[in-house]
Amino acid sequence: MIRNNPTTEGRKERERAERRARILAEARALAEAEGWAAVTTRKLAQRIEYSQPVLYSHFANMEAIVTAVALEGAAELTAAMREARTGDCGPFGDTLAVARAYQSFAATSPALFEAMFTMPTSLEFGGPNSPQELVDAFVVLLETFSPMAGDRDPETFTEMAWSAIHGQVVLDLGGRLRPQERKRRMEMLVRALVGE
Amino acid sequence: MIRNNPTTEGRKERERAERRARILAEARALAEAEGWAAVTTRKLAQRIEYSQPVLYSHFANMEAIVTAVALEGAAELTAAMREARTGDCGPFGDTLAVARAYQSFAATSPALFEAMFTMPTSLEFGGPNSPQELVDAFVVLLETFSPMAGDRDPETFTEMAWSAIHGQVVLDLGGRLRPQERKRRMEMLVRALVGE
DNA sequence: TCGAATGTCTAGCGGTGCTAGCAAGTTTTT
DNA sequence: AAAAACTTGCTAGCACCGCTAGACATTCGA
Repeated sequence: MIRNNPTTEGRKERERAERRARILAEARALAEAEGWAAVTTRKLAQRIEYSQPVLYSHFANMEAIVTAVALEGAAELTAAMREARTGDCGPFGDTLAVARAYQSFAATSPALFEAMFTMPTSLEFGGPNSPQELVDAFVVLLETFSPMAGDRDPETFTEMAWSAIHGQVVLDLGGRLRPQERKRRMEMLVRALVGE
Repeated sequence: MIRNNPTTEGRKERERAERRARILAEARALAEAEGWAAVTTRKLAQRIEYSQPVLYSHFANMEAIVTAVALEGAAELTAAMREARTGDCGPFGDTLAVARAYQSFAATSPALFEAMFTMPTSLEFGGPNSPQELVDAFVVLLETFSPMAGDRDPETFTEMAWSAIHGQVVLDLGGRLRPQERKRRMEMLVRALVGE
């Protein structure tokens, strides 16, 4: 028989899910505290109080763990942007608010941001089997930026605006831009995007 | 005595410099062919036909090798942008030309681009002991973008424009943007930067 | 000619991601 | 209730990584 005991089945499944979540939580905490290079299978196993091979019963490999963390990050970024875009600040105000939310997300959770955009992952963007978290994130961007597109194609405009904001956040986070100009620089960008 | 034989000294020094250059060339070729993860000290040693410890007589560690390759990349990117900006296309034409040069540099030498912007290196941007290659690169950007700044601060505008272009190139390279819109998207950005 | 300095190599340390194979526990079948 | 089958987690170990100590040969200066 393939079927397990139905009374204990639910608990087992739940415990497995909890353990999976703990793996991700520890990976994320460790990455945020000491950088992704410090996130090793041995340390992770020690933190969840299981042996190394247990990790591989939840994830195919280390990259899959980073990918899962990145998806959590995408969901949180989406939520942060949704909250920032109140809707009653006008298109310009909304755009700036979302840009700032993006900026402060990267500043508060750099490891999460890194997992999403610079670590090697198996994330598929834009394709038909793109995960829901990524689709949702782009939808928020699309809803926010489209009103500013004017006669430009909304989707292309959104990609353009998003990547411009992203570039500024990324270079700033990497110490490539003057930190003291951070605020003015982002305002200047948003102004340019909406056409004065 | 500290001084070596002056007749052989020149040759030795030259041979050392050549070997150093070979290390960088092989690192770069390997990274471009199989990605930076495939660039290991063992493979590198094998390629230059010396043992591993020889690498450490030229570079403090692996990161220093990546850093050196990144500096080569910066010099080449600077040259490419200089060549693109002919100067007789007007400010808008120059800006677009430089943006396209940046774009095609990343597309043709992704590993070089990665070394410069996403690999962990000991590069110092903007500081007083920032290497000449990086200063030169920013100078070209400054010269190109300043004419479009109008009444905006030239330096802040340059950082803003550069990072916007950079962001688009980075997300495109990572498969986060629709490839078929690449050209239109970059034109749309440059138009927005110069204000219509 | 002989000691010193230099250059290079072999071997190895402690770490990495990942997996084979075993042992214990649990569930299903007889 | 006993046996068989399956599940679960562990120990141990593989091949690789960056990096270095110490031995060896060669070259150099006196």
